[in-house]
Amino acid sequence: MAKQPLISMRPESKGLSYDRPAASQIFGFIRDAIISMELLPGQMISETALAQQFGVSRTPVREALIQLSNIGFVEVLPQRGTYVSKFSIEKILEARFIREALEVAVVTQIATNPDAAIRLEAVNTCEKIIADQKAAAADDDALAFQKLDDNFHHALANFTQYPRVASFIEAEKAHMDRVRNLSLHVSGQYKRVLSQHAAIIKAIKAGAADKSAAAMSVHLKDVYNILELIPQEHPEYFI
Amino acid sequence: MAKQPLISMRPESKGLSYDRPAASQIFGFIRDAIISMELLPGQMISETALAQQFGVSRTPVREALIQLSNIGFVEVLPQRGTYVSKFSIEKILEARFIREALEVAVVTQIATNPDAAIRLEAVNTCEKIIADQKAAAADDDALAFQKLDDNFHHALANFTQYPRVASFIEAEKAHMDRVRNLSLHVSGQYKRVLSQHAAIIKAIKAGAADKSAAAMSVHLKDVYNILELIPQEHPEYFI
DNA sequence: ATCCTACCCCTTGCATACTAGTGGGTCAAG
DNA sequence: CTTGACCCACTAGTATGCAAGGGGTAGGAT
Repeated sequence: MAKQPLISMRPESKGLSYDRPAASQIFGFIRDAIISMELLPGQMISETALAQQFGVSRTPVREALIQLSNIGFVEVLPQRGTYVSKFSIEKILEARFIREALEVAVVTQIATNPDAAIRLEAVNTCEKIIADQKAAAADDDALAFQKLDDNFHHALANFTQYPRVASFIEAEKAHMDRVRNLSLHVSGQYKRVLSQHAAIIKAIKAGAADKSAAAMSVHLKDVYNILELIPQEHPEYFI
Repeated sequence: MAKQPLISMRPESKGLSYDRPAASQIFGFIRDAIISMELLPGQMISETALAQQFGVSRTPVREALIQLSNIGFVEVLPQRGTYVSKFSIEKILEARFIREALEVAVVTQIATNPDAAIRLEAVNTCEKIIADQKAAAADDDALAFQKLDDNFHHALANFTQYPRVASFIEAEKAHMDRVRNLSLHVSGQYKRVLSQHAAIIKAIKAGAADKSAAAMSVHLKDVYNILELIPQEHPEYFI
């Protein structure tokens, strides 16, 4: 029996580019496959199989898997196998906690930035993203909506001038998005997310640091809704 | 001419233990050497040289270096070399920002924890550490003092029940400690650090979340003092 | 039928070998 | 003396082979 490929090879990603390290490209491929639930929690992914699929040796694959285990996307069990990490309530709450801590600090810094021009630029950038999100919601385009949600939080973080903050937030967000992608009852939540985003920006515009922090905090607690449903619906993906 | 070993081999660390992966042990050795400034910013550390020193092949060394580059301790320049990261004001401020965001969230959670028993346990644990720190300060034992400072912040983070939060804080703290270790005018700061720690715990004991957060914030802004001196004293270690 | 044991396959960890690209040093020409 | 081109030594990136350990399975003993 021919084994199923672990990761679907889309036309545009048939091969690896030659002008970048293979390991980092493979890292990206696998990470995206995990976030999009193409690779399922608990699934075994062997170095050898992936290597054959990407047409490279085990070495770069292995290095990619090490990095993925660092960010908690896979778990390497020596002499036994490498597995896509399962969910757990604790881990999701932890990701939420870290993300809230960072994002609250981000909006606080922006709202209290003495340079009004920067505040204005941040507000304008984010308001434009919110407008685009409204359009995506009108089209019921969940994928575009989520992409724009990424942009919104990423844009905010970038206005702190601390690049690692943005990447940390992105990493924690990815853990939560992975759960979210399990079910697509997001469509009913467009409106709530939009108003939450708007509230954050409104507070920043007013220079009200406390209000912006509180609004961000509320926004990020939204994931609690999902946690009451998903584990029951998909117990096989939870520890 | 015989090359100098990159990392001094103390008796207790002559070799690697056989019952743990070599890569992770090597990671720890190099990380500690970087934090303690045994490996200096800007210094080149070749995979081959380290491999010979540890008596292993390049592979585990390389895997350790990849992880070190993930946490920003080294920079890998393809086909050119691997270098210990230099300092920069921006990176230090960034580490401080991340750490403040996380630690403020930590003390806020502890101070608002509805379970009074846990609050009490946290307070007792930290007060004991503060007492030990007073003793270390009386002995002018800077190393013990710093170790206890580690314990203090680590203990607080552990009371959130989020293990990754503790390790993130530890990682960001390490960046700042690395700078601090450049100069040992810490001795004059015992008193200030002690009173800051005490203020944090006092606020937690009173259940005053805002006060504890503010006290932590003040404590972590202390690094600003150093930033005015160190870059001038050691420009070779800064970008 | 059940339990125990030995074996074999598959896994990751590590070692070794090879490739390709960078930078410096040397030597020759102007 | 200056400048340029070439070569060499050394770097990280990747491929491949070997070692060691875990787990399932088949087969024999009870």
